[in-house]
Amino acid sequence: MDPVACYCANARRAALALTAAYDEALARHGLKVTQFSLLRAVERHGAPNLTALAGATGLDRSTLGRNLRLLEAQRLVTLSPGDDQRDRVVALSRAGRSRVRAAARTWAGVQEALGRALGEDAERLVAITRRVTALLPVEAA
Amino acid sequence: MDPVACYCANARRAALALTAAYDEALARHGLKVTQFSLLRAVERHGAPNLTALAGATGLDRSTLGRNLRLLEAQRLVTLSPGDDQRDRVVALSRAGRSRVRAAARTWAGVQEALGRALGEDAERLVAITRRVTALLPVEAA
DNA sequence: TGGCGATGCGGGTATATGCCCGCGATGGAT
DNA sequence: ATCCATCGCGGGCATATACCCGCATCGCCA
Repeated sequence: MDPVACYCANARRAALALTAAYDEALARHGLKVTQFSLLRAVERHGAPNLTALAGATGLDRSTLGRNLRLLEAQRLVTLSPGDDQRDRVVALSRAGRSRVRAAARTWAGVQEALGRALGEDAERLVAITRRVTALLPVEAA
Repeated sequence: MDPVACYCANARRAALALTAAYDEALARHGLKVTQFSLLRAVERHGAPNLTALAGATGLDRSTLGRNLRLLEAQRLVTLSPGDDQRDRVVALSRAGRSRVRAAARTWAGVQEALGRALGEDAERLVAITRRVTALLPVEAA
């Protein structure tokens, strides 16, 4: 049926499909799923600086910086200088927190629907993608 | 451990990690894994036109057009007008075919290493990502 | 056969992503 | 106290991705 079971191509395509689905649902909150995820990451880690947050999210530091500036323009996060003048400390604004709370309800609905549709594969999806993520940076080292 | 088992965020991160790994391996062929996958898709489908290829790959048509123009600049594919003057028919050039053949050996090495590292999860990864991909466009309809 | 809806595509705009380079701030070694 | 290696970051460049709009072409139908 398929001579090309490329792990990467399949993962990319599934990620794009999931992204489109979540994006559509989150659109009424003015957020894309990438932005929602980033806001959640900031909420969880309250990043001391961009490099640390980059490590936590697996994103490139410069990517992170640009994405955060878009959220800053929406007044959802603040980027302030830290004690170390080199750092930029990231934090959710009040508006950011309430936006995340509102969007999280929509997000949970999508999660739930997908979880029902996928059954046991839902947990497997999370387990395997995490395993892949954890495995690969090690390969590079 | 993790209050946020977002299917999308996990899938995106795994896809990025996989992309980085394949990209690094394919770099010596002057290809990114997205380009390699696209060349393979053209080879498989011998696309009648961009819209059909977009449907086959799950990519947006305009994305596909731009990506193909980069490959055209490398003389790896040709974009020629079809009988229907609206169509742009895509085909691999001779250089494209040989580039794909060479890169495919490197690709197979990465596949094999990942398959060994992941064990049974490798097949599950493919099965589940395909299921997700197949499921989601239907949700939208 | 003339016209209009449908189709295929490119380009504009916006976001996401990563690499590399250079600049400025730090901090430890001398 | 000075100086250099290190660290954190922004910006430039390239690619990937998607949406929308407008243009050209087609095909069908009256």
